[in-house]
Amino acid sequence: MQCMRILQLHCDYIEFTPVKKEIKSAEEIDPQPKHLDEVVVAFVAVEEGDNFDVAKKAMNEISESMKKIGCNKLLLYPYAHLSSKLASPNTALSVLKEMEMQEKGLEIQRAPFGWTKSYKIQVKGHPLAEHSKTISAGEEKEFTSEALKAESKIQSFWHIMTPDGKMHDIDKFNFAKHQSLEVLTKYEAAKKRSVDEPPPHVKLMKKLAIADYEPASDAGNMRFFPNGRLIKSLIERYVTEKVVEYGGFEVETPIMYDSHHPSMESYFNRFPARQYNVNSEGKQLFLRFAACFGQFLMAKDFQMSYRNLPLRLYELTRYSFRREQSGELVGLRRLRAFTMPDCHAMCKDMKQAKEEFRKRFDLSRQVIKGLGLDEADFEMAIRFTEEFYNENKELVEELVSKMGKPVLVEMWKERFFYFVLKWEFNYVDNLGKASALSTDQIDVENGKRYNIEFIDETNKPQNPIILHNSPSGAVERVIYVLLEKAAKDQREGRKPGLPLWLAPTQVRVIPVKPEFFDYCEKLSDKISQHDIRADIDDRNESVGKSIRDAETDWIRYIIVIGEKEVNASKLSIRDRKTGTVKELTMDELIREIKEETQNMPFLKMNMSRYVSKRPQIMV
RNA sequence: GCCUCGAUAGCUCAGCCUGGUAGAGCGAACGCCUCGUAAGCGUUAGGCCGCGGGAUCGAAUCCCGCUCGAGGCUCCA
Repeated sequence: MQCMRILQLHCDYIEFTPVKKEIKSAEEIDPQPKHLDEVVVAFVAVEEGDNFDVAKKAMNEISESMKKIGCNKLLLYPYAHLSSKLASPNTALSVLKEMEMQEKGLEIQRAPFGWTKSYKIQVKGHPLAEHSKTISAGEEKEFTSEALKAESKIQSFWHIMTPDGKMHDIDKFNFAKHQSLEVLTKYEAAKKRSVDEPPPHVKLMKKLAIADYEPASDAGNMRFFPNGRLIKSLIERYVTEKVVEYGGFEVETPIMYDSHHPSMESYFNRFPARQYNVNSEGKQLFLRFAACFGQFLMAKDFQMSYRNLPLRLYELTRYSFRREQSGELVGLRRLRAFTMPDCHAMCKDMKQAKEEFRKRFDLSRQVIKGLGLDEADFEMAIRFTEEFYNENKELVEELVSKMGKPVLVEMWKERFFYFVLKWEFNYVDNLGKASALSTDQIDVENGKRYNIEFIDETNKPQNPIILHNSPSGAVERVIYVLLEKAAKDQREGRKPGLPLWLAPTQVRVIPVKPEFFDYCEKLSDKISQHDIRADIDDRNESVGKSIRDAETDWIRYIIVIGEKEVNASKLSIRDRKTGTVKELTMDELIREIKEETQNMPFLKMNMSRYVSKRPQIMV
């Protein structure tokens, strides 16, 4: 159906200058620059079939929403680019004039029609500032942006579900034994999020030379030092291995897309103004905010039969970009450029989708565990439409029961998003901030929207149901969680550390005197041959100083080499985990490390083995 | 976008209120020490005190504007 498209922006100001006539029927006007302050700008595209009725309806809606935001100055700005099915210029102009004529107690101005205009605009930041509408002659239809979710009519009902499948009222549930679930519940349901200190992982990420802000880039684009790159690579490798084991096929898709490609249009209706834009050779490109469209556009070009399903496509996006508002960015928790493992499964029907959904739930739990987190470290939330729940109670209850502890439930009266069921694992950090790690969704909308088709048993084309899963969540966020967890250990008097398989240095060898350098080098060589990251503190420092430095770097095993060790088979090994010095042979040590890191990926040391050769990155 | 805070040596910061020679610790370079499980000692180098303006005999310090950054709020497909 054709309908008028309006993008409505509440602005501090707009300034525009008619540059030249775009079409013959352009209005005859004096091309003077114009400046308006405190104004609502409505970019309007008139489509085929729009009439005066639509004009009236549109003005009703606009004045309605302007009342809400308390602004009565309106600029109607003809804007053809919102539509690919434009009305003829004559019709469009008369519809626009009709809109201008509507008496709504507003101060209405109109930018000239048919001119190329240059303009400068400053849009306000409040939630109601951006708004897009489509208005048709028939029934009223309004796409509300995600930013307006709270304002929209969708209603959420919050509950707690216990592992036995029972639903509890959140006000009556006893949170005594489930404190972080309580935090998550308040965070989500009541939107209570007041904090007045920076999260502790920010200091740690610098101190451990993992990552830092890059002032020459945009906010939320971090730089990762060798240690951070190593940790990221290991996590990426681990997650990828697990997804491939599960049956995912790894692909790679472009990081930028044409904003005017038809497939992107509907996305922009729903989620405006949160992406980075890049202009190149007259094209308006945007940087991807997820791997979804890349994989959907790819799957659309596959010839698929129901026999091929489920088909699992996987990509580790480095990067996905989301231009979050500057004030929302926090250390490694929330970034504008982040690495996201993203796995979609195309399923032939709901039965298969549910089966697949279970597998991925298990996969995600396994991945999270491998990353060093257990059930006590995160809280699950599950969200669904009422209809889906009534038809699939057994699936929801099964997942909650597997989780083995109470879970936050959000239920919607109607489907608003593209999915009918979604769960996520949320980490609740030291300041009571919740952020999502793993997640999976059952998407019943995008198969059709992207025209992805498979041929079913009866030789008919069908759109698949698509699952969206990130088994770990953003890789940077995983690091944030590990550091926050370490900070918690530190605060509660335990020694902080990283999982051994992620430690940039696993074993440090320290000579008592320089004359033992050679011996240390040979020892570290031998240990390294077993895929263990071992280095040598070859600086001419006191033993005390070297040990202190190794401790503050969270190095798990410290071997001090002196007279005694050179002449004996046992090594004296300081184990950070126990805080004691123990005597082990090299083989025993190697065995212990291999056991603790088994089945986890390995990468060689990403820095000089010689501490004296390393630049000082952070103090 | 709004609010708060910040910007001084490579890093972390003091000095600012009450204007008058630019400070410390860490790190770096050099030297001494040759060391047994969390900091050995000394010397040296290193500064457009974010940018622009104002009042003042005189500004890192007071006033105004700007830029950049961080955190919080809103938000997070």
